Amino acid sequence: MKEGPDIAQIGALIGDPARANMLAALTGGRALTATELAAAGGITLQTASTHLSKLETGGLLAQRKQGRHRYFTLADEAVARLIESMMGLAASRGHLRHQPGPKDPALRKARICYDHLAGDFGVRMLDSLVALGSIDAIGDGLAVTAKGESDLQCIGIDVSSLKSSRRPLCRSCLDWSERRAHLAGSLGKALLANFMEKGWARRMPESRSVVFSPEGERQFLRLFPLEA
Amino acid sequence: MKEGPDIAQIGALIGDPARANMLAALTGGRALTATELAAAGGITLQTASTHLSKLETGGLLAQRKQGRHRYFTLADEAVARLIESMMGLAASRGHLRHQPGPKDPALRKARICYDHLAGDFGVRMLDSLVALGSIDAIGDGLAVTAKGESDLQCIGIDVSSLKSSRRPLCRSCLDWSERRAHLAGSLGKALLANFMEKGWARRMPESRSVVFSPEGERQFLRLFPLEA
DNA sequence: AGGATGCTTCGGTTACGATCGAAGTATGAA
DNA sequence: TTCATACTTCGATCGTAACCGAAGCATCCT
Repeated sequence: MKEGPDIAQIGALIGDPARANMLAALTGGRALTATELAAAGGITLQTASTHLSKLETGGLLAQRKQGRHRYFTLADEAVARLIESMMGLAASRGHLRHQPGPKDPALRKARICYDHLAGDFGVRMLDSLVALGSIDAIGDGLAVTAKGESDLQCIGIDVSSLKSSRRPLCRSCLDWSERRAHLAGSLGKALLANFMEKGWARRMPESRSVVFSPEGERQFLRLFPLEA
Repeated sequence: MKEGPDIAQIGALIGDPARANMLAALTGGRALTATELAAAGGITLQTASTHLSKLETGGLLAQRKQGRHRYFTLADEAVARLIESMMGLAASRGHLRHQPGPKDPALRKARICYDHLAGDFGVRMLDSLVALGSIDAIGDGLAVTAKGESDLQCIGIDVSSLKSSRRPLCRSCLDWSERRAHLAGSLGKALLANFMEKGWARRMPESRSVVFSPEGERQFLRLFPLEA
């Protein structure tokens, strides 16, 4: 009966609340130090250290030393996707750590998901790109159309250069707050980076939420209308 | 820092070896009794009973009573996908329960993945359908073409009736042995069912492997050539 | 009715791992 | 060099949950 890979090891790694909180914090995409992750997990530095080494030997985390700091990130996008999909499942089963509170709205509106935009704004952007004919949606799959390629060029994104990377250009990622898909992949990353370069949006420290400037929000809503 | 859904609960449920083995056994798609699952988990019936009730209240399993038996299945396809994607991640990180042994080949060649065909044959079938122009592949997404709809009709599969179901017609599912995609969704299920009806293939008891009859294998290879 | 099978609940044991205090190592700053 | 910061390792405690034996229900068969 012992066939195939052992999912229990990975499950157990994610199954500890402290570790789960650290992983969730890393879904924010930035590299975090052991001390920051200890705070995220609500534990002391010593305990966090042992957790982090377990996560790393388990292949879920990558680290790089920089001076006397040690920065941790999720090992790769596959891990990020797993975490997000578990969040989706957990949300649909009602496993919530807290009731939806007054602090939530900012997070539901726009937040970081590993390296791209999620939340209401993320979902709206993808819907709009599909409605505008910039992206073809077939089943779960997404592909940039010829029209989309030129549209994106106008915004300042060179799709052809993104294509050369090994990472998939488009990916749909299920949103746990909206329960609908938003845009991931290298294009999703490039779009968010583009917004931040232009000063339309910026990340809040210590949180996954992304806030748009009044002007940035106007431009965003103009660029991605709800009904094409 | 406590934002979003709690992945630790789900992780912990999957993180116990006995429970993980039971879940993996259910990836085979058939409904299993508590006694069978106890054997799959390598534990006594009493212990299995408590595990199963935890898995059920956690939303990962569904059960239905039938006489004095209690049949368990994975709660829905989302759970099946999560388990499979964890297997993929575990395989890529080298978390194996055993070295690839002589008993493996049958499993790698053709096996059940929830309700559709996986393994070498599953991957080949999807590749072939794409090469033949029966299925369009865009990114991760799959869609049946007009040509595909008539091709499948010839085999004895009515695509239009499948479309009416709420479940997605095509889905790509990552194979942990091949590390490539095979066909899931209602079409994937229908195709496997079709092969079994025709007597081309049958499931082995107590295992996830699917064996083709000599004639069935000939027909399968003819129907799904490698290079179109 | 009596007996067998499938499963659950209870009680008590046991083992594993999460936790932190304290001490040890590495890197940078003064 | 000396001190401070960032982190790891050691050692010991403690809680939780996995586990099984035994007993209790429920369902089916004869």
